[in-house]
Amino acid sequence: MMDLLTIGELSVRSGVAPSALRYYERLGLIRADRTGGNQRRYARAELRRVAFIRISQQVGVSLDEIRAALDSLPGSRTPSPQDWERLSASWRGRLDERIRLLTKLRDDLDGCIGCGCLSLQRCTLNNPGDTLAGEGPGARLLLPRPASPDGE
Amino acid sequence: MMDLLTIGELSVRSGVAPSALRYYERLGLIRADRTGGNQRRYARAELRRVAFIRISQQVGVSLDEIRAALDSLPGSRTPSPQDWERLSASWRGRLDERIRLLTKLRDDLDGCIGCGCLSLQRCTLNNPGDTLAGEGPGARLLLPRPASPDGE
DNA sequence: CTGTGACTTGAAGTGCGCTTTAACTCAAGG
DNA sequence: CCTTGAGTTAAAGCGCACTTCAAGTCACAG
Repeated sequence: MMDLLTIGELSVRSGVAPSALRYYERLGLIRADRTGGNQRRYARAELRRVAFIRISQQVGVSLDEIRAALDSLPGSRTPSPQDWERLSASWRGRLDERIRLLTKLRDDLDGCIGCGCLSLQRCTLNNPGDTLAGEGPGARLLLPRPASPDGE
Repeated sequence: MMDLLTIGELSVRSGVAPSALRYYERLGLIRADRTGGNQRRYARAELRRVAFIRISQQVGVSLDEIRAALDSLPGSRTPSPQDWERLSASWRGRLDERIRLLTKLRDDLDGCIGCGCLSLQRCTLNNPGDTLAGEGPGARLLLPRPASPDGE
């Protein structure tokens, strides 16, 4: 057991399927050296990148954004704990926001539905995050934005 | 303006695209009467169903589960505020759970990453929901279950 | 009666995050 | 040397939640 991992080993240690790891590599989220026989060999540091990816997904960040974040890591040296801390902190706001939204939704469910106003007319549920400010005629309400549905 | 809505009206009032409303109908989440010319006419009560659908999605419930929930509404009469309250309450646990998980993740990000242990080895992030109890070799960690990946 | 805009359908397309498949090569043990 | 399990690729497929398209119909104002 040396300090380069095969894809199977990385898969077991990270809990991520080999096919997903290859997929991440194609998207540029992780990288691997190759043996003479073209097999992937992962540095131990990749384990941390994979951990970061899965955690970020839980926060609700897309792989594309995760890639962008990972790209901001220093390419020259192995990222330090502070590097990781900085990246993780950058999700902190989103995490807070999601928690806030869900908590608000819970409170609204208690208050708003109980009162029978579940009509999304002027109910607070209508525009939960204050995120949307009049764009289009309909309320265009609720839900994490569907990634620019109409030409924006 | 009578008390039956066209699909365009329902769309504007609910903030949901007509195509999505037709899609919901195909899945059996909402229903519509038809005019002589085969156009949809929605009873006002459908507005409330659509509201419930969107709110449920925010809680993280799939359309299939939402359909199952809506199926439990009385078919004979227009659902009462109590009916809606009961349904909404049924999501309450999920909402709480999601909030709990995200809050835990936030705390872990503060504590765990700061300490540099972002390795998902024995970190608390490893198994956030206590949901998984040894199934397979890898950690099989994190993330909302991917809907039975292996034959279960 | 005619034009216009809203509506109808089924089928195909989209985006995300993967998984599966097929055909193949590599690595290591006996 | 041979077998076996782990690895390789490109391409296709999948599940979800819709959207878009094409071709046609309806409703209503003028």
